[in-house]
Amino acid sequence: MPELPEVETVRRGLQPAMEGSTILKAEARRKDLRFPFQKDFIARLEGQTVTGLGRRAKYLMADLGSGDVLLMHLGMSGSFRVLHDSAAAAPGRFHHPRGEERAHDHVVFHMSSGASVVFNDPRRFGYMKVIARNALEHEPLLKGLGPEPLGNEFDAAMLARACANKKTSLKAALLDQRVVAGLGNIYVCEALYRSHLSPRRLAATLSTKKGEPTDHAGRLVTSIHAVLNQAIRAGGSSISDHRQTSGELGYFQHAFTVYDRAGEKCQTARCGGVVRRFVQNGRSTFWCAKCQK
DNA sequence: CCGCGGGCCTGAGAGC
DNA sequence: TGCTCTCAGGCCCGCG
Repeated sequence: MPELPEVETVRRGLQPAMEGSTILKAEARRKDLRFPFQKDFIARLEGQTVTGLGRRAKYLMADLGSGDVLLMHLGMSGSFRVLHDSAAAAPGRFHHPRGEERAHDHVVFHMSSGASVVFNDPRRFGYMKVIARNALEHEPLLKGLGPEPLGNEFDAAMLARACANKKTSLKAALLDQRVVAGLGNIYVCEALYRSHLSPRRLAATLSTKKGEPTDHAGRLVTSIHAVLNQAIRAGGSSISDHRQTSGELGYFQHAFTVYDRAGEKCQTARCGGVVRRFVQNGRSTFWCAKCQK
């Protein structure tokens, strides 16, 4: 579910509740999510102050005073809720805020700020892992991640270079986190549409001729920047699971041009095409065959 | 090494 | 109402 804009929305929502605050108590309500929790998972969290909350690709990373980093991934259906309950901060008492527990509330952090941070994940494709900050570069989950699409290193030249030796479609290349890290099915479809590039095009045919109409890579980078920034401003896309940490829905789904819009008219002026769906590498691709080449 | 398909889970929605 | 089938913002793993 959550792609970069959703994860960034969650990060911004968690920041005031977690940054500068101490984890008084951590609860893991089952023994595993996607993977079993580490044996010392709880022990390495409790009593630690969160000194910063960052994001790398689709990972949230909480820096702890101990020198550890809490790595969190939302999988397909993960979400965080921040609940404020004065009773939660009362010494020795950590009853569930607002009384009601929802199904699939798997992890709870009781923060010294008085907030409870609750991780909910019906499908349990998400996971959490504590690793030492000085071992981050060796972490298998992060190793091999490509550049941040909103970072300075990500530009047309580097995208074209990363695609040059690929033997796959442009759609598959953009979903490959080694090429660029943070895009998922929705934003790849949307970015390809905006740049009028076919998802079927061979990735290796991406050219970058600055200032010319055939600057495919330049157009793509511009489209990726635009769609991600707009989606972040909208609080992400809520299709079924994604929520802002307040529980409020994101609303970028209303701005989709092709994703989940099969059968609808293409929105490009004077195109007259129709949005189609087909399956590519096991994932739905939505596009307009008339204006995406 | 690379690319692909299967599998991990639960729940929503369609069709019967 | 209920059953069966398909599909879903991701990504690890094993295979060829």
